[in-house]
Amino acid sequence: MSKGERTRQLIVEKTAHIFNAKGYAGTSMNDIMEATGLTKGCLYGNFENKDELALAAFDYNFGHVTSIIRTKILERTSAIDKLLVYPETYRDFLRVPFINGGCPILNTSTEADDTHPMLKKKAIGALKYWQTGIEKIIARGVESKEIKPKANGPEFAIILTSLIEGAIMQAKLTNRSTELDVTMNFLEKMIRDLKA
Amino acid sequence: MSKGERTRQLIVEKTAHIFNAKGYAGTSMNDIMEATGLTKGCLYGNFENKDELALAAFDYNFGHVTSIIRTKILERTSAIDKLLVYPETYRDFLRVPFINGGCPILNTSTEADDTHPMLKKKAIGALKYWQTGIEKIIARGVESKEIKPKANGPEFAIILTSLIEGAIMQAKLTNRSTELDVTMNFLEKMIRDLKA
DNA sequence: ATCATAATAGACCGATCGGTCTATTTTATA
DNA sequence: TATAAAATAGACCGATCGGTCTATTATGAT
Repeated sequence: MSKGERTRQLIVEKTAHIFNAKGYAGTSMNDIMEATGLTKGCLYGNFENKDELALAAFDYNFGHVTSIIRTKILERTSAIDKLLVYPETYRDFLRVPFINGGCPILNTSTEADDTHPMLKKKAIGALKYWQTGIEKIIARGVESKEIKPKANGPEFAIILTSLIEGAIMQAKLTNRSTELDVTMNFLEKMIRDLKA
Repeated sequence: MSKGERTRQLIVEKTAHIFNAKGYAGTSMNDIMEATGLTKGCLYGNFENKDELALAAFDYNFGHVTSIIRTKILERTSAIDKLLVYPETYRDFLRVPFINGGCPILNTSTEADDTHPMLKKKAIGALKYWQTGIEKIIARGVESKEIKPKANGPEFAIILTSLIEGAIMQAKLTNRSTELDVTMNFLEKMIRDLKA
């Protein structure tokens, strides 16, 4: 990895959480200079503009969450156990904030509605990627007859993500984990009900 | 109502949807001047600063949603019918966007996390007000033996709001109503299952 | 009709924004 | 070690931001 590539990665690593917490408009190039310890000239030597950096930051943030979840899922064999990774992980969202500032999809979706079409596209893609993964787990569970055949994967994925995103929003707003606890308990029961 | 009060109200009415759609930071005093057709001097003659106007706009937006929902709820007698107002109303969120720009609680919660404590407080209060209303309907339904006694009002309120907020987020992001349809169908079944 | 209130038009303020540019120095690699 | 690549420091740009101020005009209520 060349020096340039390394610096580029360092910039993304050190600023991704700022974009996630303060939003695209709320994060200034000054913030980025402070966080990285680099000068403006250097930043613009590695990224064309703030947009390009924001997009890279989103990829980094989403990739971070994804890799954590995927690792846990790969450790498990049964489909239902795999699905249970979600309530188990997000239950501790506030206590162990593995992503500073909340879910990048949620944060991006509200800000980038009209203002930032490229970021919005990224968020749409991330949501679809997430749901497709859940659908695949369910489909394989149905195949192996672990999950009841009438289970509707796409619908289940939508409800699961609705519950998680809604609960995160509430928990971050009220600054307590009650909402996550209640919602994740409910989601856990839903997942166990998928059993054939 | 004095002239000053009228103007103040006009300003709020004409700018509330802008704050909801573009956010607090994203809405400039210039936007407000354009939307109201008033000059800067006049705006600052009626509001101390942008903060005060943003808070008034939030109250207006939340009051708007609340009054629509409340009217529908008051038309119904049974507790379950009252609860069904929510899935029925939010199912059409995109098609008949009764609030431009999405749910004010959702929008405010993600932006005002650290940046704007007063707005955050407003959003917390609004969420609590919403959930308390749901709890009351359920409590009365249990009293009248329409709803099964083991129903947990506070938990149900949290799950209902999670589903709605999560679905709104997705629908606004993907710009289609599939997610709202699926989630509201699910919520409707949940509500009907409350029946004693 | 009078008089206080409200609104106008716009110059002006300091601060910050994203972004550019240059001349100089450091550093990595071949 | 030589050379190309990378980073520095900071002046500078135009634009926009929220907000102030003043002198003037319009308009409301009594």
